[in-house]
Amino acid sequence: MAGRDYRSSVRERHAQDTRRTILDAAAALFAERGYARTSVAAVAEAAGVAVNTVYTSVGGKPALVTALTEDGARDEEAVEAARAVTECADVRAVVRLVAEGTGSVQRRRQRILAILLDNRTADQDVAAAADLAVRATRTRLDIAAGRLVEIGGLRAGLDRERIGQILWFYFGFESWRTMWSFGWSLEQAAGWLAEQAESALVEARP
Amino acid sequence: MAGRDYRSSVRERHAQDTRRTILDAAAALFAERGYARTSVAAVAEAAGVAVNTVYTSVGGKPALVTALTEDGARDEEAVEAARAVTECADVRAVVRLVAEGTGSVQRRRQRILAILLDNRTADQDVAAAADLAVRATRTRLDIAAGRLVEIGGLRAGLDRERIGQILWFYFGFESWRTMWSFGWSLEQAAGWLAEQAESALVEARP
Amino acid sequence: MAGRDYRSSVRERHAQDTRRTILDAAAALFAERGYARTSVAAVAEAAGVAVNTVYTSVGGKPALVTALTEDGARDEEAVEAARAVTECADVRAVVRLVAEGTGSVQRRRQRILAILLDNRTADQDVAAAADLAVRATRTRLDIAAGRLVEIGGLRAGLDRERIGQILWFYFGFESWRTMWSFGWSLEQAAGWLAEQAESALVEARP
Amino acid sequence: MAGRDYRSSVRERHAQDTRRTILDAAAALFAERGYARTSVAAVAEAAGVAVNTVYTSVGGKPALVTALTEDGARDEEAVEAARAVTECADVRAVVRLVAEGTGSVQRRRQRILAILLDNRTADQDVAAAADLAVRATRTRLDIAAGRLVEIGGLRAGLDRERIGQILWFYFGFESWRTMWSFGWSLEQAAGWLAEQAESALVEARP
DNA sequence: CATGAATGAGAGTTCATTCAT
DNA sequence: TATGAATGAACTCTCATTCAT
Repeated sequence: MAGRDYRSSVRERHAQDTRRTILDAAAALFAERGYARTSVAAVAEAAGVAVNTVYTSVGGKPALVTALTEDGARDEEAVEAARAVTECADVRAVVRLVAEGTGSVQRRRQRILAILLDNRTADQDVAAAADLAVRATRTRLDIAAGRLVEIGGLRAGLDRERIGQILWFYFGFESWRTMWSFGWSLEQAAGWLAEQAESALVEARP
Repeated sequence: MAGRDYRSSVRERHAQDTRRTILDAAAALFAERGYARTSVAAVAEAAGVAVNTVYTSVGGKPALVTALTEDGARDEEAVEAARAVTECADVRAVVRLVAEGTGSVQRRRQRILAILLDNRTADQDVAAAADLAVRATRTRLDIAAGRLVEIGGLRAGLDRERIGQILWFYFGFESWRTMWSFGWSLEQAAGWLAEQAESALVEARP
Repeated sequence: MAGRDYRSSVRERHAQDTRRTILDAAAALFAERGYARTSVAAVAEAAGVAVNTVYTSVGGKPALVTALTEDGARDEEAVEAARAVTECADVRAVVRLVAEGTGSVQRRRQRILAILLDNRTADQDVAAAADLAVRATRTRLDIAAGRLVEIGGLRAGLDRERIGQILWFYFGFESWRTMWSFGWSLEQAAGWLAEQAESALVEARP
Repeated sequence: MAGRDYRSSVRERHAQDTRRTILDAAAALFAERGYARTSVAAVAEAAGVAVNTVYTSVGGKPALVTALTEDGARDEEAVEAARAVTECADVRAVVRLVAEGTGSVQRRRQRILAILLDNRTADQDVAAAADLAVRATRTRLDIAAGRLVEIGGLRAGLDRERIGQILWFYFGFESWRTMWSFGWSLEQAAGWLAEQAESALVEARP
């Protein structure tokens, strides 16, 4: 059994490489032509492997999306940002944190998020993955909304649900996508969105 | 328009009915299951006609989307709203007009716009139709941006392009979709968006 | 609507022809090469139609077997033979009737029965169709067994179940297949089997 | 036989175990789901080995059947029974011997015979193995038929070929399978079949 | 004008099998 | 010897589309 220890090194590493190549090719094609119009054969060709290697090393077509999604699922930055929010006692600072946190994460996951969002209707699995991503982010924003309520100093008439909606409006997926489509930098976008969100949420200073 | 007057024969009216039924069925299915996962056969069945009738009375699958799009293309309300903007001399009033105009139009065209946007990647024709719709609206917003520059009284550092972007951010397709997703009424949404856009664009009153 | 009456004659007849040709080709190939090793493409080619005409005019691969089976399902001869048995009051005559009835039916359905029996394990639908056929015949034989009990004059120790088994042994599918494999004629086989069954069932004449 | 004696090394014995495990798994799956619907991967999984081990230790998929068949090919009981027949001078005793001999062998080889018979059409190798088995048994029965002719005392009109057919009818594979399907014990079945065969072959006692 | 029948193209997937380790 | 990775070859089936009626 000597040859079966946990570091089958060469072979396993090679397999991981193959998988990576396939995933990259898939992401590129899904982004370029969309999920429905991208065939498994095309992915295989782009990755330079046989069609069925896609099946043996990743799984079917839906599995490609799933695997792509899981790549960045364990997003520690998002978790860290969420924690920072709960430790912050200033309303404006919370909004800035949210802006920077969501912006940074979504900048990084831009490609996969676009794939998920743009191909929701093409496949049930894609739709499920997209919903999952949306829900995760909205949940985090709702938590931030709760924190804002705790801190207080907001404009009148804003309950937690409403704040969550406003946060999603400004820091949700579509908002950031619009920013990137304008060609704004992360800092520029985060700054502008934070400013706008503040004016929507925080009581005007006397 | 000559052929579509009130003297259309019975057969022709019947044909128009068939076409209408098919388009409605298509819209419903595209909205529910997405373009890629909706087969022409399914549309035909939902409309209660033979598969080929879809071809003879509308055209192929892409033609369904095109036809659906043209349904509301001759949007006189949008034209009228655009004209009103050019005759208005008050910055805040212009923003309100834009809010009400875009909101009303997009409320009405909600379904088809969602289909267009959600199925961009599924088909080239859909993508083209979506781009057309986007471009038309952005163009109108850019005209409004020009009018705002003419009137003056805006915050410092805002050029025409930037204003156009901000208007698109607040009154573009995704913004309104987010509003509808929140369940806000047209008035509520238009009011809130206008307020936000004002604070982003207009110099704070002393 | 004149053209849509119940005798769309030409087109429909042509469609029926196509279907028949496909079914015949399928039966021949299934018999020759077996279900598993016969591809739909092969059936299509043998029938001289496009692959997908098989799908539109019959259904999938399992549907081919189902359709083939239903060809002779409405077997009036079997029903008639069963009725004759219930009206017969002589034990030996009943056995003869059963021999002739089953033999004639199975001679005629020889090909499809062989396909069903030989490809049970290849496909679930085939297995289901085979079971159905077996059950139908066994049920008829069990009814005949009941009749024999009613009439009486059988060897000691034979209950209805046992008689049903003996009838199935002599007049079941495998028995007849063995007969055909010997090259015996229907009359020869029916005569011999009846004689054997009699000696197994009927009390020896003093 | 040199390599298979009691001095086989540990490794070799281990290899034999693996092979045995694989063959058992294969037999179980072939019996349960049929040859065509059983994948090599399924066999490997059931045996708890890698797919390729099936290839290295047994051979391809057809080789599984072949190996299974050879398991009981060297059937000394059948040989012995055949010899006993040639030494027996009583017609009825011969029939009994044949009944007991074939029944016992086929009881033991029941599983593999069912696999062979039920999957004839699924694969050429299976068909060949099945034919081989059939031919072997028929040959033995034909020899017994010859012996019966030698002894004499049979019903009029029975030549050697006819007797061979009758023996095959009563003591062939399908006959015994039917017996097992009835749930009859070996003794019960052998007794009944022998009795029937006697009445078919032997001149009635005055 | 609307239809049923038929088609060609292509997709996803499974399978038996081999290679390098 | 046994293995995981990778492959090539089919196969079933769906779909958008056209033809003759």
